[in-house]
Amino acid sequence: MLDQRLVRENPDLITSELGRRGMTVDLTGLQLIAQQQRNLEEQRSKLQAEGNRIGKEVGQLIKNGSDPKASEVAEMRQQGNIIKQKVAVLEDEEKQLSARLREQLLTLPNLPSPDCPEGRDESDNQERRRWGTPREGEDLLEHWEIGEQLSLFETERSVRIAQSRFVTLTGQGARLERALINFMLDLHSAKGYKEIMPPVLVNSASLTGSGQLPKFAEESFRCAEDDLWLTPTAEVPLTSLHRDEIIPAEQLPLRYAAYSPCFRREAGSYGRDTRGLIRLHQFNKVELYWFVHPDHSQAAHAQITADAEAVLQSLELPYRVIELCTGDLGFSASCTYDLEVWLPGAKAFREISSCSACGDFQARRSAIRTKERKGTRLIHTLNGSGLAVGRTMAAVLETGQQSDGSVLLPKALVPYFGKDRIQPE
RNA sequence: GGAGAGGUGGCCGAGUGGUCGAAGGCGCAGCACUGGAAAUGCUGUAUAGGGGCAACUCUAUCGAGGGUUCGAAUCCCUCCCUCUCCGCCA
Repeated sequence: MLDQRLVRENPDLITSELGRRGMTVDLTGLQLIAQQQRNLEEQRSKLQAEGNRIGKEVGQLIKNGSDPKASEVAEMRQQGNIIKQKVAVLEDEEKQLSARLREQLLTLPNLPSPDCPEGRDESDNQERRRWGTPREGEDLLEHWEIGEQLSLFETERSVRIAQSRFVTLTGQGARLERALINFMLDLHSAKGYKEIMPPVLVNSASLTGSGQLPKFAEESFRCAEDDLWLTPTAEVPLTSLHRDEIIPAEQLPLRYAAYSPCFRREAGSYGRDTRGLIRLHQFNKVELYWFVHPDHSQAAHAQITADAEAVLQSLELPYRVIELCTGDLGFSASCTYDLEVWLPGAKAFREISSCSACGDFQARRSAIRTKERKGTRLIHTLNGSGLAVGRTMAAVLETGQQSDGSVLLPKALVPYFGKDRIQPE
């Protein structure tokens, strides 16, 4: 959420910054609401101060023995009542304005960071670097073909269990998924990340706090009876882990690594990536998350990205780093690096991690602050996938495929999987 | 699902309708004492919004929302949440 003060005092800045995202917003109405709200608040508190004064005086008079029914006292009571009525009217108006203001503010995305490259859509994203040598070859299979040959997962039968876009991992496939999760968590834990296993049902406040609500309700599965949602990413419960808290500066940064299944409705993606593990309603992910002092968030962004990259490097999976342009940024992000892994079978780079700096955007929505000499200050949050597990499996399968039909696993994974390759059973 | 108890500051815990943003304690910070520390003493220590360069000041907040009153942490109503026991259950 953006700062109300900014809306009030410098809406042009917001308009031009959101313009960099390709949005056209007119904030004059919102600014007016914000200013009116502030005016009302001022009037109201002055009246309340007067009312408080009268209340105290009446108390004094009665305490000193005045007759409560004396005309002097009755007069003041009368005044108190008038003030109360006026306050009630102002308060009502003020509440309505505040509600409208907040409602609208919640729908505005974060401002892009100053050095975020300008651009309209993903074609303007900028490649920052590459790692590894992509494996190439004409007869390389795509991961679902390998999965089918080695009986690693069930697509058709999963429709029977749930519906399309769900997968059932079986045998060595299930084992590989588990190996990947454990490997990732161990790697991050060794770097000082605290391991978290969060609830995967989250309430509306949590989704609002990280930015999924109110705008993206159709993206998440909802349990209507209970005001709970299936979490679309562990970013949601992790943000709310410290919602409404003041974190002592010396405890920052807090760094978490959370494994969780993630659930997405994928509304509007009919026909895209219908085969295999790339786009599912349910997938596993290990998420990295930082709560950081605002002065250190830039360095943190480089670090969280490096920590996500470390997983790919350890798994010997070639990838490139893409910096998203202003037009392709997610709702809560001010700056994002996507990691795209090379899929030799698909002969393409596919997004496998998204590492975003969110500034104070989520912190303001979630009221997460740190203590300063005087008062408090919103902290900054960062998140990054470390990594999306299903897509990692796809990359491992395609990268390690051998001509005999087996898949050679990266060395780092061997202790977790128990064997150095997947063979037909 | 059934029965009961309870929601007050970072935590514990008091609070008779009137100077209560809230005693006391713990914790934390600063100072004093000390060779250094412990112990002790003193002082300070909520959040949000508004005004002021600042010192400071105004308003709101004792789970939430209503109500009674000149005045509510305290009285009334509604809702929410947490805990305990029983039942069911991995």
